[in-house]
Amino acid sequence: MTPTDRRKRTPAKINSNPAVVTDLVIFTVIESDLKVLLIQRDTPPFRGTWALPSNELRVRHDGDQGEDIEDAARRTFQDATGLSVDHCHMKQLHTFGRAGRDPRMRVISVAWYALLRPSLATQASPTKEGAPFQWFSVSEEAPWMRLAFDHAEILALGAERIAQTIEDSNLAYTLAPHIFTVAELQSVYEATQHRKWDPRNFRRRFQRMVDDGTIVESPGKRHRGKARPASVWRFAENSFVPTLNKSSG
Amino acid sequence: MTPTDRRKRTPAKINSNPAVVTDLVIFTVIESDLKVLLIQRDTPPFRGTWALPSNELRVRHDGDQGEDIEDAARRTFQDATGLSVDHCHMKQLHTFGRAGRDPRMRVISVAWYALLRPSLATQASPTKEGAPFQWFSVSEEAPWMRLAFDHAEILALGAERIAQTIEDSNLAYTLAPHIFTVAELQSVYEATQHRKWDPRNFRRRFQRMVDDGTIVESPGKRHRGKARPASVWRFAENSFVPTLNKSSG
DNA sequence: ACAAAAGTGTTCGGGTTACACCCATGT
DNA sequence: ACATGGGTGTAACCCGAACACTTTTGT
Repeated sequence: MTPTDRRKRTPAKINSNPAVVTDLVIFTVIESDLKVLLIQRDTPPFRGTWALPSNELRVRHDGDQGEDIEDAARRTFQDATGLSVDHCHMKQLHTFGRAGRDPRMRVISVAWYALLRPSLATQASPTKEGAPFQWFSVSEEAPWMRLAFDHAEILALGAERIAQTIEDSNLAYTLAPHIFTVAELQSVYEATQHRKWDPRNFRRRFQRMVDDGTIVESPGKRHRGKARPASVWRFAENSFVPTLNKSSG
Repeated sequence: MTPTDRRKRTPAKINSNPAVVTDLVIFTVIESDLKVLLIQRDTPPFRGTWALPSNELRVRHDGDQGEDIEDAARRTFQDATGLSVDHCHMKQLHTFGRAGRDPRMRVISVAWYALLRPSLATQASPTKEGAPFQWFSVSEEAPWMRLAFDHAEILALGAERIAQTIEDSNLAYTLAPHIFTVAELQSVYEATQHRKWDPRNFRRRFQRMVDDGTIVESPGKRHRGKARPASVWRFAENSFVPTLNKSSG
């Protein structure tokens, strides 16, 4: 904390502070495929290219100092999806601050990732009228090779992080339907972890979550085609985790 | 990225951007104890209290845009220790941006942790003449209950993160003497992980690092008091890892 | 001889991997 | 009967946890 003598070091110039934005990597799993929400830019620079949802941090220098950085992330989420951040897991990813990452001016981006249930994802739509948006497949690299700014780098880090997160937590519930079969949950793990699971090995992991009460069986069966019906399950509410947190999980 | 229309949203006001600083949690291990480098503030607010080393990000709005955020962290490290960041591991921790965390103005802090070999740590001294600094024990909570700003929170997160990092990587080499005994390396693990290791279990882990070439035996023996001499070891240079990186390890 | 620290082995439980076949249903 | 997807068991290996005694040296 050394802005003590800012006036001395930075020769009194209007706005010698950087802009601060929150960029969001909003993930969901649709049709066994990891998707990310992108919005098409309608202003330069990078007009017409796809970008992560983003907002500038609101700052006041009078009275209160504006919004917490977490609130800016929440707001960005709401602007991008039209949804409340409740029951959606969101966590800080990394802060990107390379000089020149925005050609217009100095911008520091605090990037977050969010995990959105598919049932909500299909309802998502930016609050800004007419903003073109789309869920892109993360594994088909085509579009995100050319994202605006350094967003491809941010997305890549998010995709890496989510794999680890799903591996060491129960957070898959944030990407699963409320009611699901074992195979459906397996496909969530496979999509987020960028790998295949053996069905027997996956069921052992699944069974552990049943044993410790994370997952409970749900009444009824799921019929698919002319095949044996599958049991259905749901996550126990008490296994849910705070929406926004900073722990290292 | 939406500073497109900043002028519309924030009623044209001088400096409506937040200040951005880099705060460093610089760790070392001295006498089997995890230490953190703190500097006593000589200006308000929190004049006289201990704080993490910090610097404001250098921003220009003409030509180049100033320094990368990583460079600001490096510079903060150099100012705080007088040392180059080479052979010292440094990684981004978290970005803290609560409104009001600095009473003077809106400040966003990008926090990093750094791991410094004890041999260098004892030579460390802020480049700023006469700045009071000290290595504080992290486990004796006394001082850091009253750190400036939210630095206690930052330090706590750093201490949590380092435990995990040492657990899943070879990064202990950044906190070990160049030449060390098994017991000495064990004490590095114990200090950083806030727990005790059984000597036999630790040696098994140690042996794995020997087997995969991370650690190699060093000629000679270490004599301590009237006891059996210990073999000495060193980390193989090729097990070193880039100084500054963003991967999730 | 004794004090001091170095060094050593085994058992158990749990997790991960790899791997191939039978079951229940609809048509 | 057959096609479809649901469901299952075992062996090998690695890892972490718990636990107590012998060895080598200096004095």
